[in-house]
Amino acid sequence: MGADHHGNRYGRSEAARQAVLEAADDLLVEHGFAGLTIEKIAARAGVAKQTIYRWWPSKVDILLDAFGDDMAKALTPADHGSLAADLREHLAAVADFLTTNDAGAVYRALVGQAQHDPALAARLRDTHLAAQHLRDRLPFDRALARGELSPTLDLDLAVQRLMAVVHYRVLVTGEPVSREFTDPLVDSFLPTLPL
Amino acid sequence: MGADHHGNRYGRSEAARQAVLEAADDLLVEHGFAGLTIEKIAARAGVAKQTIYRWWPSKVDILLDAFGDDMAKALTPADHGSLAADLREHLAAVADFLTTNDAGAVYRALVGQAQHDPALAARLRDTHLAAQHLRDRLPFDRALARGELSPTLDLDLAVQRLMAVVHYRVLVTGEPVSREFTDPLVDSFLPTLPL
Amino acid sequence: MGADHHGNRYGRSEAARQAVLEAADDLLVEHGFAGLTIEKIAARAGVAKQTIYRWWPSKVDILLDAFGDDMAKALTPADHGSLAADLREHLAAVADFLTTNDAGAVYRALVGQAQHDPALAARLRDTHLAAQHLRDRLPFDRALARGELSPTLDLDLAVQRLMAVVHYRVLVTGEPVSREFTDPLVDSFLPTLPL
Amino acid sequence: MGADHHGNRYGRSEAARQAVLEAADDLLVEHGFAGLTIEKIAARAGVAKQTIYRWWPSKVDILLDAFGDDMAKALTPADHGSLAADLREHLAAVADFLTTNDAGAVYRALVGQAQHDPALAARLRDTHLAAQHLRDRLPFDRALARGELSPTLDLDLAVQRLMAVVHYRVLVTGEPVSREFTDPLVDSFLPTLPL
DNA sequence: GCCTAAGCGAGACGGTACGTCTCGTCTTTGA
DNA sequence: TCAAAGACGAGACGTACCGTCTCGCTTAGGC
Repeated sequence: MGADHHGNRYGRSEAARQAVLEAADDLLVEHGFAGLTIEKIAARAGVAKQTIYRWWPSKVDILLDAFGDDMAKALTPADHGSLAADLREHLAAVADFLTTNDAGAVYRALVGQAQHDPALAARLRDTHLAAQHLRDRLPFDRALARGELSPTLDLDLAVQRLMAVVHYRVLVTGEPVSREFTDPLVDSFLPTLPL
Repeated sequence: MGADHHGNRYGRSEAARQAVLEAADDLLVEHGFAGLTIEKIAARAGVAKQTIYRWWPSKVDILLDAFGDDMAKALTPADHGSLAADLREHLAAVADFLTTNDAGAVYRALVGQAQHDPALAARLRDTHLAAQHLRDRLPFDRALARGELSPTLDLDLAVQRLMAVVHYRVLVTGEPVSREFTDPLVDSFLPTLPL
Repeated sequence: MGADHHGNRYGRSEAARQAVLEAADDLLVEHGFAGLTIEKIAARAGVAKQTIYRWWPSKVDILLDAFGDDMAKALTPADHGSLAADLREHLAAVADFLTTNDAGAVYRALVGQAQHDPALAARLRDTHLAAQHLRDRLPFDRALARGELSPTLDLDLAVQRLMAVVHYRVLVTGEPVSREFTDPLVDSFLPTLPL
Repeated sequence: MGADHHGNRYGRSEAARQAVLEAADDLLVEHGFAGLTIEKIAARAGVAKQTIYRWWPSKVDILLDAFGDDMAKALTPADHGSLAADLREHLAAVADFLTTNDAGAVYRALVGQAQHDPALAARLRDTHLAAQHLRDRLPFDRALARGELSPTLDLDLAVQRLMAVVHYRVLVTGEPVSREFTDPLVDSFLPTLPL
């Protein structure tokens, strides 16, 4: 690619792609979703508008792309050996992701936009949410393998019951979701599980 | 212009107000949040743009106004004499409101927009969500008064645990929330409450 | 926004109109037809692009408008009492208009553009060239009335024979058209007329 | 051009050059000067844009190139033995060239463009107009050699007086220039020449 | 029964951002 | 070494709405 580079026949410019994604991320965090325009992204990234329109149909597509694997990286629950420990850590991680992480800001913006954009909603679920659900379920899968849980338990519902509370407080009520909230939540939740 | 009225000195035109609110509601349902512009609302309502800007600072203010007491009307749980019945009916009502009601569409749009508009988020909570939380709690309040529940129970948290799941499925995962889902949810939830 | 005026219901802004026309004129003279863009006209005139698009379909329409009555003002031949004097003065005026006048620059640009724009060509003729031909003919009309010319003379053709040479040298060969050229041209032309 | 050639080390492709020139000519006639873009020429010619930019600085250079010797071919007056016959034929040929010939369309486009492009104007004159003037003068040169004309006559001016009228009517007034116009023009012009 | 002032429909205004188009440059790959 | 293919930065295009402003009409209370 050399120093500044201006395109070639076989393939797009990875430098331009990265510049756009970073510019979009920065502008979202700095000026919010409303302050995020293609015009500004292009200016900030030092890229022509056409280059953006060539590769991304809309600004939410840029965000989806910028979002990338950030969620997987931030929200893959580690194995602490017990369901309680796993869930405590994971819920804290989810809360942290949603409220303080840059990628979490992108996530919230996308979920917000998905409320008035069904196509985005579908892509968001297919691309990220389905995979994240599987990661959210990992502690339960491991607990089940360890024999900590009854095989009759509806794992998917159990997962949702925990994740929902954190999301509800962040997306709807706006209440804080500190460790002082999530740890007792897990502790009061576990005894309600069969076995 | 004709004879039908153009304002007067003492007070605004209720006809214009209603026309704006209805136009906003219709346009939101028909064309989504993106297709909702002041220009179109004015045209549809047969009202001058200035009349809108005179009374509402932004289009979300119009929606907040159009939203009005719809939530209270649709989501005030009736007293069926038992916590189980109350909750079953209420959760079904909430799910129905969120997924099929016109006012529910406005609600989802506002919650979505609130993800990238903190000022709206605050007003939404102050204006509607706090009051709705009190309504959501009514079945528990009545159950407590009846002695169905232990006084040690954290009612607010209990309410959130139920409401969160419905919201999570509607706002995030997009899964259906039918009676086949909500009734078992209530049934499996109640036994986990103390006493 | 400033207090200085922003439009009202009954009529367009004459200030905005004038600013656009002057900006277009200036830019044409300074940067040529290629350097004349709606974008730059709007910027120079301190006017919104939409204001230009609202009132003029294209940039040649602006030039046609800016052109206005400039040709009539500059090229109406005065009556000097004799055909020779009238024609000498008028041809010198035409040459001067075509080569040094700002409106003449606009005229040349429009004629140039008309070579690849039949619609413009038609409008240019209908709006300005037909009227100018009548003005060009005035010296002959007066000479005929005075009895200086034979009634059998084809006045229109005589007019064209003189005008054509000046235009040809300006538009095609680019040769200078000074008084040293036009005066002898008239002097050698007159004796060829009948009577 | 097809598959038979894609660059070699021994000079540029004549096939590509011809394809470009023909494509430019066709597009000018079909879509006018405005519809003539490098992009479209490249597409029509089956040639890479860079190949065009490598060899021609601008689209008017392509036209100049495409114009080539067309004017010389079309507008070299044959010798009919008399000035009157030569001029009648030549003026008719010029009128035909300007109004119906493809190369004439290119010529008009170039002259039009030259009105707002001084560099093109200079090149057009140096490359083609000066030579054409000499060709236009041939009938007079021959008449002079035959003794049909006085040696005191300003041949260049005489030539211009005839050519100017045809150009003026084509480029400016848009009036038709049929044989019914040009023949009488010549007939009424000749008697005004000094023996 | 006028006077007057606020509300109204209408719409022009200066702007911002949109998404499209063409331009001329640059780089890679193949013949 | 040149031609092809095509991505790139640049920037003008015409459109849609934004929020502000002015205009002249309508209309209800107060004089």
